[in-house]
Amino acid sequence: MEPVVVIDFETTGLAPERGARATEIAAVLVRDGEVVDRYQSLMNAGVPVPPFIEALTGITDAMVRAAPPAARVMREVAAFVGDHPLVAHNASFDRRFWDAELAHVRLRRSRAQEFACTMLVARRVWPDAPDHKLGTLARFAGLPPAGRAHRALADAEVAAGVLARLEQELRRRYRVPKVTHALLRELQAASGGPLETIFQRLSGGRG
DNA sequence: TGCCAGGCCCTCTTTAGGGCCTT
Repeated sequence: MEPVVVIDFETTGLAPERGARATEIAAVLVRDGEVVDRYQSLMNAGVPVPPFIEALTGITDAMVRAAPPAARVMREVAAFVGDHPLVAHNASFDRRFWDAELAHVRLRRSRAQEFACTMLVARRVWPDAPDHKLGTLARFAGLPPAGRAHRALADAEVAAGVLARLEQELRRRYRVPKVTHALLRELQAASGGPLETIFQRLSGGRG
């Protein structure tokens, strides 16, 4: 696959539309299935961290208050990402926070690249996994234990590992010569049915 | 410990409802 960036947000809630803000972001650059560069930072958006979130993530209000301003962090991570295609686990969540936090920064440049979603692809490739939570998929794929779950860098690295396993599985099982970011997006957007059928419909010689 | 929203998926569906997944 071409180089892609896997990102993960920790936030104060689920919905930026209801005022939730990011507390931490990590981005890992993946090349040939390996993480070759990393960006990670807590970020201070000036909102309190709810107790439930402190318990879930271990990110405290004090940690966020001591963190760099969200605007600075978003500028830095946007520069790190550049024009690389983006990947996240349950990408609809991270995509909404990515766009919302960049809107707060008022960066002139709008997001040019699309997100691919490891959760949606995993549902197609591993329909029989116990569930499709990130941690479950990591164990299902035989990935080594990572750092603390629900911290941005650990989760981004795990998602990068799941992405690599998905790529291996697509190549092995369906003899896909080249798994691209665009192919992942086609897979996650294709209507249901067996993956073999989806490939036949998509391919015309690709697989 | 969980609610919020949104997108996807499945089914006892499509004139709908509910589960999953993210924090």
